[in-house]
Amino acid sequence: MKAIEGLTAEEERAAAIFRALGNPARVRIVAELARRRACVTNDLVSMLPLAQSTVSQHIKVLKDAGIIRGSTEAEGCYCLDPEVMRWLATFAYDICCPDDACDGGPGCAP
Amino acid sequence: MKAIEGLTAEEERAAAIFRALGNPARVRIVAELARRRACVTNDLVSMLPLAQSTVSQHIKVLKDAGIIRGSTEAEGCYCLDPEVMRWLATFAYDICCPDDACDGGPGCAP
DNA sequence: GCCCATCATCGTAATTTTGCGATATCGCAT
DNA sequence: ATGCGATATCGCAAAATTACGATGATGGGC
Repeated sequence: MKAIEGLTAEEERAAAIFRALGNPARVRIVAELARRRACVTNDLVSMLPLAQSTVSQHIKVLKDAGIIRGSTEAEGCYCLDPEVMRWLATFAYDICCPDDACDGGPGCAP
Repeated sequence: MKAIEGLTAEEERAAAIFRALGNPARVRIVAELARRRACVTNDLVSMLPLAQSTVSQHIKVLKDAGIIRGSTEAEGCYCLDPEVMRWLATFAYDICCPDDACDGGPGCAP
């Protein structure tokens, strides 16, 4: 990513979060963390058809994006960051669907 | 993307949508389409610090992901797909925030 | 001490993404 | 027909992502 001038920090932040979610393995990790509240790395490794090092990399990507973070329980124990999750829900709701955009009205195909 | 065995089609689909949103220029395009309901390519080009061909590429990525589509007005006139937007809001709300996951309760840092 | 399990990081190869200029294509006015 | 404005697509180089095995690091039993 070359960090083009003229794009806002907020847009960069949003894109970073989406990009971190843009991989099926990471989608599964996030969904599982949502379901279980907290997982150790090994739980996630045995859940995915990937090598341990690869899963660890995916965890790092999610952590760097601020989507997950370590729990207090132990090293290698993760949970979702509630603030980011709320941000995502808000973005989806009012940035993408401000007032039923593209509902087949004038200018949009049905 | 190597299409690893063992990940569901739904996870792949979700990841594809997130990946398409994982670029600040595309975030801006989507936000602008949400605000304006429909844009021609040139509106988006003059809004972004990028070459016309690059913007056209970003539009293609969003279109391939099913996030935007052509309106009936003319070629090169786009709007958001309401179904995908609703899917995104739903995903964020009940997959990522099933019941206030990671609210500082046991197993999670505050 | 010494192994074992668990996890992170390094190094690498293959693939994908990104952005650009150049080059079609298409509709419309002259 | 000719030219023009608006888009899409092609080809390319640079950068990023993805996955893996190998290699550290750490903590707990024996």
